[in-house]
Amino acid sequence: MAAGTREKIIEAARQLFNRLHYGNVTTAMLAEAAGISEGNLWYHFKTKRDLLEAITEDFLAFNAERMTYRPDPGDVLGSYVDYLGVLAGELRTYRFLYRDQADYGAHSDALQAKLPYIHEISLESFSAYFRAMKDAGLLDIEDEEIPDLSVNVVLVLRYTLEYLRESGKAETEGSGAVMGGIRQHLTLFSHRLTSAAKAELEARIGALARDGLKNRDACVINARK
Amino acid sequence: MAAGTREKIIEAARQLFNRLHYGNVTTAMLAEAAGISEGNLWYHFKTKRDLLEAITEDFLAFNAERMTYRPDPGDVLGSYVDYLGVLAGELRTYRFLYRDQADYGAHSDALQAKLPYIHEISLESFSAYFRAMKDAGLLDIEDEEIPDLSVNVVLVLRYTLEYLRESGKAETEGSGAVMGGIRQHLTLFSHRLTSAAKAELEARIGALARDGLKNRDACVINARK
DNA sequence: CATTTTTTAGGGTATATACCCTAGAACTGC
DNA sequence: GCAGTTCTAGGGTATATACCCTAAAAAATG
Repeated sequence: MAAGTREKIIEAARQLFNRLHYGNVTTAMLAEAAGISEGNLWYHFKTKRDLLEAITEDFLAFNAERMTYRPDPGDVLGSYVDYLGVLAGELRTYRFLYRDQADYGAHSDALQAKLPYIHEISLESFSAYFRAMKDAGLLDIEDEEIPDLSVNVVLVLRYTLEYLRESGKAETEGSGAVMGGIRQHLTLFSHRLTSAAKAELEARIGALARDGLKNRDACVINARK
Repeated sequence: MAAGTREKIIEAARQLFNRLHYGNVTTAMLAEAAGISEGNLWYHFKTKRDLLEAITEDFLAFNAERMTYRPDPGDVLGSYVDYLGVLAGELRTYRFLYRDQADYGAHSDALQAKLPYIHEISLESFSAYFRAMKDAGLLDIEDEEIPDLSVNVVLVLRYTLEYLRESGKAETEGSGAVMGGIRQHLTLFSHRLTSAAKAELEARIGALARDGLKNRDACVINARK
């Protein structure tokens, strides 16, 4: 039952940090959102920083799982959409860790130091998928254009939520905002895909929208196996 | 001398808010950065919110000027690069106003309400420039692809700085980060430009890099004429 | 059933920070 | 030269917030 409380606190914290930004969330808000007393919050987490570190551990486990994904030459598009789903889920679930470094930086310089590496690996992954698509004859692109396309893809996927928020549009969980970003990113290269590849990718992304993004629990469990 | 002090405070505040985020900047820091006593800060601005409103006024004047820019059929590419320079300068100079709504929102719900409109107009402007390029035979694109290209352009221009920061790369003023974003955004559509148009645009952007982005003072002065 | 763990309510401390106040010096303008 | 404005140093208040503490109830465990 105590383990359940700890997980409840972590989940409530993650949602509040994402919605209100790390620095704007007080410990009183955290306790209230978790449905516990503030004293109990301190019982489970000695400091706000300890709580952040618990979320960071989950994030790094999720992230380590994503790092194992590779293009499948037998099903390049399917593996790409799998990767998209995981990445998009991560960007949604752990959004504040990417966004609020200026706020939590003093609490977690270790994570702050690790994020650049994570971004770098994401770029390399996208480049790998686009090369695989090219090698499979699905994508008409020059090799030297791939790094820029990868940067653009990361920018669109990562910042669609921030853009919607700045634009006063719906971007909360459940609003379809992340799927919108996935669809938006397609506009970066769909005109370079073969017609069949484009249709298949759109179908797979449609299925992703129906089945929901890979949730973090599935991946964390996978990572721990 | 008092007007000079007020401007000095505004400029120091703007830079600190951009660098450290609105919520992380204390009034003691502001006074120190402006080279004045804290009491003097309160002499010039009754509240932190008053200071934010002064910066917001400058931002809205700058922004009103940008809103007057239109594609010039006689020089579509030149007018486009002019517009890029102004927009990029604005995104650099007033970055925290776009980014830190969650922090200053309680202080300036008026600006928070206005930003969506500003983003909308930016999108429409880019669409207008791309239609003008198409009409001039410079850009090979379908009409229905223009809105998505505009969104992608805004995402790349607006978030390159955030991406560099999250990636641990240089993004401070003077680092060339904004010009990097301008170059990056070219990769979204340069392959659709005629060779001549691409060469001309790259030359104009090169000149922009050499001459520096339009600074906010020039535009505010223009706006006040 | 005894022990341990979890939880609560409510009072509290320490520190941070926005902002205030004052006497008087320095500066500006007429 | 005087009145008004700007500015300083340093002391201060009010509020916010992270975190502490405690007695005791409730729940879990062995």
